Amino acid sequence: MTNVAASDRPGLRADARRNRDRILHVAMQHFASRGIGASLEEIARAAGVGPGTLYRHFPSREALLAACLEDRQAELLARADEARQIADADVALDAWLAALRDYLRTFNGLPAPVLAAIEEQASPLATSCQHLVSITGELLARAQAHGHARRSVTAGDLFLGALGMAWVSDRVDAYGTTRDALEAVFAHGYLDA
Amino acid sequence: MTNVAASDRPGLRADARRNRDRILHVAMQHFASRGIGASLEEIARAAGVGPGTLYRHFPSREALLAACLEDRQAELLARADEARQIADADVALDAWLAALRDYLRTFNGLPAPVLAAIEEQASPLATSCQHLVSITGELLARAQAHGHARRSVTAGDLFLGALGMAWVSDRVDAYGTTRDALEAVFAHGYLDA
DNA sequence: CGAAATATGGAGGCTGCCTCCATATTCGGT
DNA sequence: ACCGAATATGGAGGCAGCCTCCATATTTCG
Repeated sequence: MTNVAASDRPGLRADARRNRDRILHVAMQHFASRGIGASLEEIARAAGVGPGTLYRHFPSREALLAACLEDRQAELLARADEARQIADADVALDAWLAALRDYLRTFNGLPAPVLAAIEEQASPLATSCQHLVSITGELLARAQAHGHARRSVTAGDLFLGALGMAWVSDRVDAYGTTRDALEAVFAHGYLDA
Repeated sequence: MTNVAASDRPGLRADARRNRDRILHVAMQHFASRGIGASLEEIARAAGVGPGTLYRHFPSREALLAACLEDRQAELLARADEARQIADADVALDAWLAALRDYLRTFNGLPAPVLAAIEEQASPLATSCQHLVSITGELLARAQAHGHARRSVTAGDLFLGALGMAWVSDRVDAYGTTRDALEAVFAHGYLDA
């Protein structure tokens, strides 16, 4: 994978680069273990850095989050390309949605900022988010033209649906079901044709 | 509607009842306008009451929320009964899901605590939440037996799906779609039969 | 009316967010 | 190898929200 550790970052002083990397490294751990709500102060502390330093490098939680997700996003885009290679349009769409789900599961609670991102163009997640919607639209269009996707469905519907399912999917056990079952419902509906 | 203002509350001193009502009243306004994350301190202040008093009456945000939702829950249960009266099992299920959606839209962000409720049996929302799942199961079973609901779907699937759609539905506009379209996708899937 | 029971509110401890700036570190030119 | 300019640091401090505790106030009832 690409080197998220931005060790290759020009125009940054050596100490700055070092600190940035340490923050990023610690942040990934914390986001992974405590979800996207992890305390930024605690991350700074664990990285052996003052809060000011953290905020200098990453002005907002979203910025830090986006940086932490860079690798995963690259991976996701790679899987988008793989999906594009698949001949069967339906299978391709499925592959993409599966990739999207995996991505959204990177950190607990990730669906929320992604959902919010599109509204605020300021967010560092926003452009990537728009990109994800457009990929969804692309593969959906193909599945509508050459596969079995419904014509009435839009990219927004599909993306939002995927977000909703991802958001909910942490609790599938408590509700006596499984991720797969839930996804199947979303794919085929709860009603017969 | 039933009197959520618990003015009829035995064993409470007159001033206590008065304060409880004021808190509840203000809380409903604040939750409605700012979502379920509204500041409890601010609610207390607006109710002309100290924070301690608020916490004495409602030990947690969830407790306050649950109290604020009492009326809406009664309404929801009434609509469940209406749904049960409907002869067509599919239509009945639809009516119930529509009622559920309306309920979940009472306050911005309500889906989150409802989703969480089932895990923590301590939550004041938990029992009501279980009840909602069981109603969903009941109407789903009927639609499976006498209507066109898929046999493979479970009550948990349906409830979680509804939660996910409700959670996401605030942003439908930003994603260039509509609540109805999204719900249709959930009902029928994005794939053709 | 007064004592016992009950309720109050606000001070205060805690955590998290974020900003600012005196001080420390690095860098590039000599 | 050194020094001044440019850059980065960290931690103090201001703010807001959560929640608890208890000296004081209000109500109730005999």
